Amino acid sequence: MSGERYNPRESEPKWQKIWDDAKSFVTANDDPRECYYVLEMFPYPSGRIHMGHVRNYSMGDVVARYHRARGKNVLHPMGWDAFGLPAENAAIERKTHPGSWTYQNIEAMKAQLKSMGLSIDWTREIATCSPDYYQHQQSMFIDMLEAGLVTRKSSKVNWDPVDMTVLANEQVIDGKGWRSGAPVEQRELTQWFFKISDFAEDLLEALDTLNDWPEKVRTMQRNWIGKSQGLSFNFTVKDAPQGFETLPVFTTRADTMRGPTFAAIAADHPLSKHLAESNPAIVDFIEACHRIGTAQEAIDTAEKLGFDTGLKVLHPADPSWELPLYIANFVLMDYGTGAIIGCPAHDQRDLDFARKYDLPVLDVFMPLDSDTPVGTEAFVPQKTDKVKYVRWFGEDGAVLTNEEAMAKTLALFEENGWGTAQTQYRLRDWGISRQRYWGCPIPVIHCGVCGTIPVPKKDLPVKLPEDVTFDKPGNALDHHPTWKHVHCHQCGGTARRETDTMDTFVDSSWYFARFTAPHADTPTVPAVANRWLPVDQYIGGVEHAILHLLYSRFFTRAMKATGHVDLSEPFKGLFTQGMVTHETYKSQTGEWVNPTEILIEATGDTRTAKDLKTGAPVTIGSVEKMSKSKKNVVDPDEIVATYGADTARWFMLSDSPPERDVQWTEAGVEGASRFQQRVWRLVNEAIELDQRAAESTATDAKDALALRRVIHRSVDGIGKDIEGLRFNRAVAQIYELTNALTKTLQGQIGPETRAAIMEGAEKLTVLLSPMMPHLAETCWEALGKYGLVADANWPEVDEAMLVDDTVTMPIQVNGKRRAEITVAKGTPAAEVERLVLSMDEIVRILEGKAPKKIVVVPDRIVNVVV
RNA sequence: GCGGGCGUGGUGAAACUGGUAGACACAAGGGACUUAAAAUCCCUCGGCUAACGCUGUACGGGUUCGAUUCCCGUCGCCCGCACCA
Repeated sequence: MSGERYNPRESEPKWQKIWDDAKSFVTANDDPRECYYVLEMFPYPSGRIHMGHVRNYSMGDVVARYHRARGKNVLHPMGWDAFGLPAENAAIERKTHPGSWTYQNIEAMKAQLKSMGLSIDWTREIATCSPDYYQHQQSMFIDMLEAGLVTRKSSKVNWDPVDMTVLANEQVIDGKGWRSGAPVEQRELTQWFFKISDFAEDLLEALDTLNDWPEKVRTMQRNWIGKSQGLSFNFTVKDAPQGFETLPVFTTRADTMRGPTFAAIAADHPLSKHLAESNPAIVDFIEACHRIGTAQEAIDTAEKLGFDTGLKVLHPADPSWELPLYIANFVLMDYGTGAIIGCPAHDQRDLDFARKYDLPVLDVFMPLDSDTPVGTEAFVPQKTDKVKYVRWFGEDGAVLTNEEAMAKTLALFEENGWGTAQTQYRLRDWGISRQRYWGCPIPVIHCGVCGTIPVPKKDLPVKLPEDVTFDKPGNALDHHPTWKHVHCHQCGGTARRETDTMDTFVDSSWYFARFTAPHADTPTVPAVANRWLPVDQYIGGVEHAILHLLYSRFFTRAMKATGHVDLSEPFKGLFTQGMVTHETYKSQTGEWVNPTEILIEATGDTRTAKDLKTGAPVTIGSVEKMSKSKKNVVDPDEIVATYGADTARWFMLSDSPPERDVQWTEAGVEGASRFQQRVWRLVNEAIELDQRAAESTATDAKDALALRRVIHRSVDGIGKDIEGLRFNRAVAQIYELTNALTKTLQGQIGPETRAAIMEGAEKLTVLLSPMMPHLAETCWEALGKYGLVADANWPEVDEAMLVDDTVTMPIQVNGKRRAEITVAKGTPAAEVERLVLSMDEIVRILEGKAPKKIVVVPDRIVNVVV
């Protein structure tokens, strides 16, 4: 038996079928045991899984299988983020329906995931493009609309004039549509919004409670929400056009309120638009501002431009103080009120602007050691640095920090009714309207008499029509001949369906809740959802740090407000795993070459590569994230076919810490595959040994005890490492245990050691099972154990095996290790000191000198200072 | 510019709350077995040195009996955000 190699190609499908037939991973909601919910971010059904998925799902599966072995009722579901643009693009290219393309992809990817041997409850599978799913989303949309959490308003969007659709910010590259390449226009469109900004403060504050989230993600969300505190006041506009007598402004720099020399408004400010109506020069200027676009580089290098409106505004604290009012290209309508007060001395943008238009620059404060006025560089110190105030609403020459001065000025303004303290957030409402077919229809109708009203719940779902064509650019839903024409359910008159669909981020904002009762005829079964949620461990890529995770946090709050769940935070633990990278290769002609087309040769420290077919030399390039364009991708199917799923999983978990990028190497996979065979051999040798008569009857209690100590330390350590998601360390400890067992097998073996080896082989099998589940089942079977290792309990740790009665302490002389001493555990410091000073080595090193001091940390270390 | 993180052998990395730096793995080199290859097993493997030793965790300081770990400064890399008033 031991002569046979382990064959994953035979073994893996066999166990997958056995797990399926035994319903090993089907989770019952009424199971009374402690619940544990582990979830990996569900994939977009692009058609094929990639190594990033393999890594992500391997990690989640280890967590799921571990907690199952720990006796918990584990929920580990999988589904498909199935709406979205690529399906429509595929439909255009292949003349198919987005739905059939999507469902085919789902089937293909599901088969791939199944070949990985994941412990997933497939009875809970959901696809967001199915009416079974999105009807509930529509129903919740209506609840939220009625609860005042949804609003419809006009807003500026990125409009692609060729594809005739709104683009998300991340789909605009260098000011051009990512697909059409056409320059993106800013358009004003009426859109549906979730009022996420109503929750800004709560979303910000609650971040402090998410202790099991990476600090990095919490910081990113904090920045995104962008809370700032400052002063809100009104300018009085002199000789103002009707309706524009006051101009609201927000500033975070109340302390500079005696240093402004101009005021400015955004090009899109209502006042700018009003003025443009009677002034063609302003129209031209506003258009010029729009042309700069949204591209980062353009913004960085754009010159500060302004247009003097000729209007004057009056300083709130001193009506006799007039400031010129400009329209300026660097003022954003989206932030604050779209109007600013310009204090050039202490803001670089304001200074650039002032220098260009020859506006005065008034220093408000100066460094403590200088009286030089501001030149071309604004003086912007840390807000906690002390500076000398020379021009402000306080004592002249006062030395204080910006923070202190701001607080004082704010108080003064409030006292005199010149303005009020205000908190501002950068977070804007979440616009969810998309002019797209392949998304969840927004369940409202527009009636000329009754207005914009929700579809009655009894008429849900508002289904997407099947008979659509994509021969025209734009929204196929809108082009459909009949779909949008309806009768108003209230007045019976003619009405029009909303043809916009929802942003796909809505779909992924609650799927984790749907998994808890995926077949219910309500969006959730609150009692069930409340029992499972929050997700104990959520695992996915850091690229979702803001959008998906922030939207989900909001949506959970909105679901709470509408009675669908009774909690605010959806994910208790979050883990963001690193990317999978690979070396890149380039041919002599500069083309990227796939790793499967080359041969690597290594001698000493130098590695060279050549083309497998032609033998031509190939340049080894940098290590990059796997991407099709650089051809440095490895196909999971090929890996599973060649080495088996267990090898792929094992390699993905070993070596690199999970939050860091991991480099896929052929040598590494070979190593993982060798280890698989080693374990199989080891287990078989242990079985053979067990069946033979003992070679020696001599007592071997000491060896057996040493091995059992290693076994139990491994059980303890590996469990802790898995709980802490330190998979690379868990893997290292499994190697250590394997090495210890191999070593013991090679020595003289008496009856007690033989028993210890059998104990080790069995425990190793269980410890290995979350990571290499198929191999573990095969070993379990060979060991003659009852049932499936998937149902086996995690081994108990014998605490007595963790403590050793002796301890080896290093002995340092002046901080350098010179010797070591083995003493009984808990030997008092004085006793250790006596023993150390009598040691020959120490006496020799001391050369008769008397030690100045001896530090003894019991059971740890000795340091002799001379 | 603002915020966050990181820097340890040829490589990926370990090192618990300040206590033997380099666990574990990969690569490499040497050897055993073999007609040969594969597979497997054994040995070496931070640098310098013939050796005793010395030195070494980006660099320079500091605190400490003792620093990869704590503090200050410098350099380098990565990530996120950004005309946010």
